[in-house]
Amino acid sequence: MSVSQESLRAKLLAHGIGATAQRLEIAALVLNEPQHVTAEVVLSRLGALGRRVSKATVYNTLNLFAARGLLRTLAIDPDVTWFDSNTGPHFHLQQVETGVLMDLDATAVQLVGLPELPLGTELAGIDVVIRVRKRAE
Amino acid sequence: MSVSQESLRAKLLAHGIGATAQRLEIAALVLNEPQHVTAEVVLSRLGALGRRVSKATVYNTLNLFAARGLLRTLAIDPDVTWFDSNTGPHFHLQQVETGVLMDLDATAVQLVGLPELPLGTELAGIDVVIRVRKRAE
DNA sequence: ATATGTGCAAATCCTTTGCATAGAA
DNA sequence: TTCTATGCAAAGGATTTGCACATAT
Repeated sequence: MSVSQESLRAKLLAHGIGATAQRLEIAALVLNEPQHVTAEVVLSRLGALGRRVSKATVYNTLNLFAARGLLRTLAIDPDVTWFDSNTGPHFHLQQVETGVLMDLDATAVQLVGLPELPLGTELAGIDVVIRVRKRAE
Repeated sequence: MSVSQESLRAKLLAHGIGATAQRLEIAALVLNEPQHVTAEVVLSRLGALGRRVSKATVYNTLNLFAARGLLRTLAIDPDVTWFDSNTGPHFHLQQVETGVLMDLDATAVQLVGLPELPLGTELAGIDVVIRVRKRAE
């Protein structure tokens, strides 16, 4: 078993997630570097590697990772849920034609002039999406 | 025919939209004041008023209004498309427990430090969602 | 007339679920 | 064993589509 697989197993356990073969496969694909994936993408990458994991398990696993803080879900696209393995503070830039997402460092972009939050509420998060399109010539 | 219905008809025509009875009904519900609605909400309000408009027509109409700039679609909720009749520059605050949206004046909130856009692209829009939750005591 | 819009039901697409089997502790 | 996870197929829910009928110009 590779070192990276050992550390992934440790990471899952640290988040209260039992390390099964399928979860380690998915973790290896997704958690090793910051990226944006959909369930469909994970499924097809697994397939390309010859790993057979069911669609249900892919969804279960991604949702579990998200619930335990290993992934963030992004409601950016009306038809598909994006999972973001960069869990630090950052915003997104999206190419509207392709849907492709890029990260924007949250330390570079700042929001100024936020209003007071409604009474009895606290900040749960801030999502910023800059949408760009191919320039019309 | 009421004055407001006349001005709605003019507004539709000005956006290249033929003014049918159903479209005027929906326009009256949605365009007269800034608000956030889903297709389901529009459908049930029409029903409450005794106006029978099919689900397909509600979707067609809301999408048409959005395509012609009378509404903005919001990809904020993974399961449902919100239509926003405030088409001016503004951001949103969402109560995570209920999904309820509030407007934030974009002149009050400012984004500072936007990066350069990728070459050959132009800004299509900026979406900001401040998510708040009930404060844990 | 001729083009456009509407309504219904069926089709789609993403995601979740029920349940029997397989695997882990 | 005993609990938990997986896989399959079916179910679910929001949205779109095909097509016949109605409406508008």
